Amino acid sequence: MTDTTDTLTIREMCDAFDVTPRTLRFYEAKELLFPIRLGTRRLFTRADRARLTLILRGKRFGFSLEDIRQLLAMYEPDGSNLTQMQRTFEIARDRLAQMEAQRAELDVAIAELKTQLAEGEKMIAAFRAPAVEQGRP
Amino acid sequence: MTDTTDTLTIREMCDAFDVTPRTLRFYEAKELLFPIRLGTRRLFTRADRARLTLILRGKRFGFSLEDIRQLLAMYEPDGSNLTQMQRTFEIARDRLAQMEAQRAELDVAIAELKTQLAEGEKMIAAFRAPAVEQGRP
DNA sequence: AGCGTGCTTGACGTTAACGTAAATGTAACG
DNA sequence: CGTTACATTTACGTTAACGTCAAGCACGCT
Repeated sequence: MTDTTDTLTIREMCDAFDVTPRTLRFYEAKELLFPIRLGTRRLFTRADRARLTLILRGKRFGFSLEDIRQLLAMYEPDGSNLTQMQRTFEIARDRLAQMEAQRAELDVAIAELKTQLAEGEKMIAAFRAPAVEQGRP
Repeated sequence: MTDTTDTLTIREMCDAFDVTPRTLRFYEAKELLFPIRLGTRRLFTRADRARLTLILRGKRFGFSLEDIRQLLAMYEPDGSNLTQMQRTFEIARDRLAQMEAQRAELDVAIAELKTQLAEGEKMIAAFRAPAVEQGRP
């Protein structure tokens, strides 16, 4: 039977999540992960895998590791602390607002850049055309 | 008559563009600006103002200072070098592609985060409700 | 001369999220 | 027991775009 120890070595964990060992140790140092130790080696439990999933998702959302650490910390107490969960949502909503603002800025920048490019194309076309006033032999 | 020297001191330049002296010196060190010197002091010419305008615009577009330096450098030769201008547009188009990709990712992240929030609200509502199975006295 | 103000040049500090290298350990294989 | 193959800790390096002193000119005014 396949070794269903339910814990992964650092290498297995890295392969499973496509991160480097340095990253996992870093996350542990930052108190984002808490692998158990077998002697000196780390063993990542199911809980660690769940946390890492959340961490990577948080990163995609653009949260900083420190934000993520705080959010994860709030899920631990007992899972039913209303005010803490609401705080969690506050943070998430703030982040959402930031992201939407960022999107708005990005839209503006994209639009501007597009018009700049369009104007530029005209200039190039003008330069490339053998100068209207010269044609007509 | 107002002193129409047409050159600005570093302070005037800072006030005009809302940047710090450090920033202007930094840009000069990075060869993005080339103020003339009156003794030891810097004097920013009209050309510097034009360049700074472009620099700040570039930053809004998300270009790095190094990108901007290269772009600015290409405008200098004589202003009619076709291949260099095309290179400029290449860079701009690449950046545009990056920005649109970023926007797409942001859209996904926003959508995800929104659903997470929505689900979370449900959970909170569930917790807040005095447990359905308990009612009905 | 002395003072205040503004400008100058270094040069080190900052932040985030790891990368990278060095020295050491240890577990298993043959 | 020696080698191979990972693991571990420690600690300095990296990148971008400035911030933040520190020490010292340079000018005009009094």
